[in-house]
Formats: sequence, structure tokens, C-alpha cells
Amino acid sequence: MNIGYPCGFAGTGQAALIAAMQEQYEPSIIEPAAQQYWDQNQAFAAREETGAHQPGQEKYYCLSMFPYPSGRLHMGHVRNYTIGDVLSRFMRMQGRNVLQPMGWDAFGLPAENAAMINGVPPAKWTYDNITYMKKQLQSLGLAIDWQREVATCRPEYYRWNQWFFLRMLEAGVAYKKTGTVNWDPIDQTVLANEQVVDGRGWRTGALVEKREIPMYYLRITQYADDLLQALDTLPGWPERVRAMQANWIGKSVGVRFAFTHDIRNSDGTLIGDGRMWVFTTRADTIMGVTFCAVAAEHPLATHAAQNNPALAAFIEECKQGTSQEAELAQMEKKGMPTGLFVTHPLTNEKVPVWVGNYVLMGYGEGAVMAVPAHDERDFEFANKYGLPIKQVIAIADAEDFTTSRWQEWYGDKLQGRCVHSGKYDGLNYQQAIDAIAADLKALDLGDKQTQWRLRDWGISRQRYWGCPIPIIHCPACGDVPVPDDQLPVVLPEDKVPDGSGNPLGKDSAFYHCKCPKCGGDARRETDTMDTFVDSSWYFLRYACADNGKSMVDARVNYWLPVDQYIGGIEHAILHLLYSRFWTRVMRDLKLVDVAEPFTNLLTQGMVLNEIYFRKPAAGRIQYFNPTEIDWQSDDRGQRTNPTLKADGQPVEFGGIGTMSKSKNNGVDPQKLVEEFGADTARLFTMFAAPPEQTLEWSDEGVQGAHRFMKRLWRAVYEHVRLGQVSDALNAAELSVAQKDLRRAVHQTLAKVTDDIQRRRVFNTAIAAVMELMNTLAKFNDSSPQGRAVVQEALEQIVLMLSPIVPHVCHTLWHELGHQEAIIDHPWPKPDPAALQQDTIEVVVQVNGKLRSRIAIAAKASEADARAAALADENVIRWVEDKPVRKFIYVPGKLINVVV
RNA sequence: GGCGGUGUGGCGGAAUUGGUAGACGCAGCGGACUUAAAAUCCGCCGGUUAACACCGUACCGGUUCGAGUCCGGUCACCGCCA
Repeated sequence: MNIGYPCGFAGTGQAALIAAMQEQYEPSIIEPAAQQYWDQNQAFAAREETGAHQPGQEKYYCLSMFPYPSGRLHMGHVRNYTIGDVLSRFMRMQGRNVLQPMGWDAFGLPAENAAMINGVPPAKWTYDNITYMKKQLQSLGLAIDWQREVATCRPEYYRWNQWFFLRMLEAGVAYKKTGTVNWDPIDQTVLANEQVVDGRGWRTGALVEKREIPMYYLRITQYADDLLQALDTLPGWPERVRAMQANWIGKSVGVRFAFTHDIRNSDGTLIGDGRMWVFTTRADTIMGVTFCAVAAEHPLATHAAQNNPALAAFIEECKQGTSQEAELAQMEKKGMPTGLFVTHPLTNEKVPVWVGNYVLMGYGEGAVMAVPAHDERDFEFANKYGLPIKQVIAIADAEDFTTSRWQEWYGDKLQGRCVHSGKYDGLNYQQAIDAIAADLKALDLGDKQTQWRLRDWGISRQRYWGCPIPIIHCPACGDVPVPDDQLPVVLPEDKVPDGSGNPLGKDSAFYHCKCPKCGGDARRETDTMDTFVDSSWYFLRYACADNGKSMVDARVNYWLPVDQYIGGIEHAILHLLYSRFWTRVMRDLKLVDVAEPFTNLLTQGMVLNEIYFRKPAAGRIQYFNPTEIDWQSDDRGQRTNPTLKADGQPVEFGGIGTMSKSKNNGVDPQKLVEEFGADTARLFTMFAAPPEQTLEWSDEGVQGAHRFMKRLWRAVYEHVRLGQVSDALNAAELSVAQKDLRRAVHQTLAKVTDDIQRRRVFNTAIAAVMELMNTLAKFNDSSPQGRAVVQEALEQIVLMLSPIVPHVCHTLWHELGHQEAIIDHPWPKPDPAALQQDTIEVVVQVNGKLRSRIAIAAKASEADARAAALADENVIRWVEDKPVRKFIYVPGKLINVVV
């Protein structure tokens, strides 16, 4: 046995050529050897300087979302990184200058939680995890340029968070204001949203209080319009991601105006200056207002509740309620009158003010106008509480307006015309809004306004394991930025949080400092940055990870934008929006040229597995790993009666769900690679589903993928053991069977190229190669030309599969007699001559139903095709003597005879 | 409730621009090899039917020579809504 040559092959290959090929496929030997070859040759180190790559060679930046170093790789990582790797390797063979980097999203809460459980500092836990997971990633054979690795918890990285934060502060993009946080009164600590369960602290179970504290914000709302409009310039993003971002930004164009009143506080001052502001997108219906509704926290509600215990009680009830849009939309709409009235700005009518549980103080003005005739929610509300309904919109040819039931057209804004609206009668939606907004403006009581759902990005976290915010609080000078030459503010790495507040706040060595301005005693800010800050620009840092002098340099403009970004759909909104925002700010501060960081986005689906459990009469549900389960199959091959292997007793099947620890249905990539090899793991994850869809795990499917690996190996082995091919392929002198095989090879090549390059699907590419392998298995021809055709077929198969299963292809390429490494071989192009066919088979339909197949000349005219079809005996049988009414001919494919 | 998406054999999935529905794989069944088993190889594998043939892509309807694909409606499920 001698297959240890791949690493040194290029130089000393002659001896290896003589050595016999190993009969068995042994991934545990060939995979480390291939990896060693790539590593020793620095095969995937990306170069950007002119002259380091081919002249005119186009760059390709292929980026997968970097992982959180949680401890072990999971199958989601394997899927994500394999997709990126297949594209990277494919593009490399296509002649592109490829960059595929990797790094670690290394700050965050899980490290603090692990620290509390194990008593180990988050830094040590994180660095240990990185070391382990990096080994795991390397065992998958990913074509990564490890020289550019970044970890966001390292001062070399996060100093630039701090540096750029200070630039944003100078530019007015960052600012300070108070914000609300979740306060756990027992642990005396601020909780993240995910640490609040049913309103209680996750560790203590104490009722969480809301507290107002000063925090830093980034003015993302300033970029809202640009972030929204530029979505149209991203055709390479999935439609649904763009829709989710657009919804999140939530632009609504309307009119903000005021109802006037003379309601005064007990000290005699006018509440809200005598104006109750509302925002509406339907100002065209303003003449149909019959009441207003305000949020429980609105000043008018507070005022009215002072002498009204029932209302006060209702307001308390509302404050307990949800602020989530989903729940808000589904709950029962309730209200109570305040007894207060405001004046309609255009009609001067008195309008009653209600408190409504569906009005939120945090959105808009905390008050809304209600037009029950033309808003379904208001309609329901008015009918429930006996409030008047006044029609002000009509459409031609519609049914009569009735207050007894809601009709769709009441809310229609396209066809409606104003009625019962005085001077606005006859105007359409846009005309009415223009006229009404102009009139309100003239009264100084309103104007058109655009509202956004998007809010500014609060980045302060009262946590230890994050990037320190570089601010010093001086009793004399106020908030003073840390001077650039004192950056980075280094996070101490030896703390162990205990759950009771931020360790930085108890570490005087950290917080005690001198004011940079006056030199007096001062206190360092102990809040750290949201970890979304770290991930908002890591893709820029990869381009210049070794630069210790500046955040980015010119190399960023060579590599950016990212040509292909790959990651989970769970980051569709925040991470991607923050990254787009951050890149724009860097562009505005002249640090990068691009505004949009990611040209193409692929959101890979989740990895699912079966769930099995038993529910004991008492106690917790017990989950079993799918590998512990046996099935029986009925006479249709359908699986029934799952039992536990250990005791043979039945278990319940809980359906398919995402792999998780709690459901005990995870698959460990490490074990998978050890048992079957990285190539099998890669092949299965690419074959089982298209990249965007969910992937259902199947141990039998993994076996199937492994079987294919062995078949591939054996096919090459059986060919190679017959010795070198004696004759060169002579394409002009082939038999029909040889030509057929050769055509299948080149057809497959065309399809696989299209699947990977244009369609970005790998499952069908793999299926096409499997089909070709089946065809090849039936081809038994050991003549010199037959062997030459087989040699070509095997070479093309190995080339086509090499981005997907790179280790085995690396080895087989040498076995097929090549000295160069397969990664340096260009991606093949189909031979047009091999694709040519003299006669082709077309299917014949009679009245749209498949009735026959005929062979005709490839270039047959419609008349020839018609004659051939009508002469076919099956066709004659179905046509009989009926006259042909119509004849459809789709050249090369199909004939339809209509009688 | 709003927005977006999906629905095809026993299962994962294929059918790319409206043109052969079910490629490829898994499971199952039958056979070869084997003392036997595993592995491997070969064959069958949507439903009804003895066969011809008919039916079949969630359901109802439409457009078309032709619809899994396009249009209208219904149902179910999934994702997102700080």
C-alpha cells in the first residue's frame, strides 16, 4: 500500500505513479494527506497585490457567517461552511482569485454563563473553544485562508470598534440618551431580553423591573430611507429577506396633525400645549372621525384617570398588556371613555377621547384618530361601544354602505372618492391627502410626515464579556472620549462573573482612571458594546487582518463587496441591517468605497432530525436520540411502531424538528467525520436538499452517500488496475456506444456547471453525476478506445465532484495519472462535438396525451417531423381517420397532434 | 391580525422558459454471490386493472393544442413581526 504521496507528489511523483492503487476507500488515510498538501502549499492563501495573481484575474470574495465559539461544531456549521467551500473551490477552478476567510464571533453571553457554571474566566473558555473548533473545521477540508483569522474578543480587533465608535461620536452618529433596561432586583444586575422569562429573571425568578439608565445609541434612523431604497439594488438577495428588512424599517407616509383642546393640569397649564397630536396614513378619511383613542400612558389618559377609579383600573390593565405587534393584532380591542373631548381641526366638532388597549405610546404619538367607517379595527370598536359611524368614502358600482357589517371596499384606497366631506367631495385618495395636508398646514395644525418603525440602535450592554466603550466619566469635564493614543481600552481577561452585576464595575483597576482632559480622578465607563457591533464589520477586517496601524486599508476596496455571503435566515434582519448601516457610515467617513457590503446572499436552511420521547406518568419527558430507535416496516415499506433498541419497548414519534440538545436529536459532526470521513459528511449535506431548504437528517442517507464514495473509488480502481490507457481518445472514430457514453459525460458537465454557477444548487448536480456513474457502470468495453473514453469519463467525474468531495478527488486525480494537484486544474468545458447527435427521440402526443416516441433526424423540418409522426403506428391507432386540426412541433422535444 | 413562503410516491427530493410527472437517493420487495450473514452486484418499486387503458402534483374553477408550473378562489402548514 502506498497512497501517502499527495503531499510531495508534484515534485517526486514518478515513484508514486508506479505504486499500486489501494483497493479500499480509506478516508482516514487520504483526508489528512490531502489536507496536509493544501496546508504545506498554502493553497488557499489569498493574494491581492498586483502580480501575485494572474493579470486580469477577477476576485471572488466568498464569506460564510463566522461562528460563535460555543465549544463544538454542529451540523448547521457543517452545512453552512460546506456550501461556501463548494462555491470557493468551484470559483477557484473557474480561474477566480478567491478569498474564503474564517473567524470567531467571540464575545457574548454564553461565555459568561459557562463561567458561572464552571468557574472559568470567559476568556479562557472562549480561547479553548476556538482552538478545538478550529481543528474541527480543518478536519472538514475547507479551503480557508487561515492567515486572516480574526477573533472579536482580541484587543487587535476590538480596538477598532472603539476607534470607530469615537469617530461616530464626533460625527454625531453615536449619542447618549436614557433607555429602558430589565433590572433583576435580587442579582442587582441588568438582564438581556432573552434572560427574561415570563417577566421574571431566568436565574432568580424575581419580577423584573424596568429601569431608565443612560446608554449609547447609533443613529441608524438617519439612514432608514437609504437602507430601504437600496434594497432594490440587491437583486442577489432572497426576496423574503428584503421584505423582512423593509418591514423592519417600516416606512409609512402620512399626515401628522393635532386636535386642539383646553384641558389643563391641576396647576392650570395646558396639557401638551392644547394639542393632541396623531399620525395617520388615511388623512383622506379625516372628515369621518367620530372619536379618538389614546394609549394608557398618554398624558390625557393620566389626567382623566385622576378622578375616575374605573378608568385608572383599566389603564393599569392596559399597561400589563403586550407591546408585541403579533399579539396586539389578535387580542380583543377594548376601550373606555375618558369623558374628555378634543376639537376636530377642520370641522371644529367635539370629538370624544377614549383610552384603547390597542394604542401604543411607543409608536407614533400615542394617540390615533378613529374612522370607523373606513378602518376595520375602528369599525369593530365603534359597533362594540355604540359609537357613531360616518361614511366619507364611496366607490362606483359598490354595494350600499351599511354599518351592520364590514365590507372589503370600505378600506380601499385606490378606487375611493370622498363623499360627505364638504369641499373635499369627489377627490381621490392622493388628491384628498394633498388638499387636507395643505389646509392643516395653513392652520399650523399639521403637515405631511414620514414615520419609521425602525428605532436607533442602542449598543450599551451592562455586561463584562464584550468590547469596552471607550469613555471616561469625569466629575469636572463630563463624558470624555478616551484619546486615540490610549486605545485600546483593554478588557481584563481574568474575571469570573457570578451573576450579580458586571465584574468591571467591581474592578477598580479597570474603572479607576484619570481624566484625559483635566487629569483629575475619573471613572471609566464599564458598559460594553452589543456583540452585533463586532459582527457589523468583520468582513472588512478580513481584507487587512494584519494591519496593526489602521482599521482598514486599500485592500478592503479590492475585496469588497463580498461576492457571496452565506448564513442562517435568523440573521435576515438585525445582523444584515446593522452591517449595511455600519458600512454606510464607514463610507461616509471615507474609510471604504462601497455602501452595500454583500452582493449576493444565500440563506441556508436549518438542519432537522426526528424527535422521539416517552412521557412518564410523573416527571419530565425523556427524549431519545434517533440512533437509539428501531422501526418496523409494513408491507408498503412504511415505517411503523418505533421502539427503543435498549429495551424493545415502544416510544413516541414527535415529528421532525431542529437539532437541539434539549430534544436529544443532534448529530455530532466529529463522530460523523471519524466514522465516514469529511467527504461523506459533505456529500450528504449537499445532496439531501437544496441549500435554501431545511435539511432532514437521515443516517440511511449518510450510508447512501458513503456507498457512493466507495463506488467512485472502486470505479477508478477497476480502471487503473488494467494499466495505463494505451491509445489517445480519437473522438471521430468511436462506436455508437462509445459516442453515447461520451455524450452523457459532456451533457452532465454542462448541467453540473450550470447548477453550481447559475442556479446555486448542488443536490441536482450530484444527482446528475450519480446518473452518469450508473451509465458508466453499464459500459463494458476494454478496447483501447473504450478505455480512453472511460478514462475521460472518470477524469470529468472527478473534476466535477472535486469542489464537493475534495479529498477523494485530490487522491483519485493522481491515481488517474496526473501530477498536478486537482485544485490547480481548470474547471472543464463541455466539448460541443461530443454533444452532437444525428438522430434524436421526440415524444408524440395525441390531444395532449403521450402516445408514442419516434426517432427523427436532429435537424428535421416540421414537415418531416409531421410525416414521421403521422406514419407511426401508435399515432395512427389514436388518430384513426379523424382530421388533424392542429400540429404542434417543439423542435428536438415534442410533437402534439390535435384531432 | 399583517407581511412573506410552502403544499408532488412509503420518505428526502427532481422536473431550469408552459412541453415525457416522479430524475437521483433512502426505505421496501425479488434475485445473484455465500455453508450462512454482512458487504457487493442485478432487477422491480404512484394508484386502480388480468390486460387495454384510466386516474394522479392539497382542494375548486379558469386560460391554453398542452398546466406541478400561469390566473382567480378555498383549505392546511411553516417563517417573521425588537
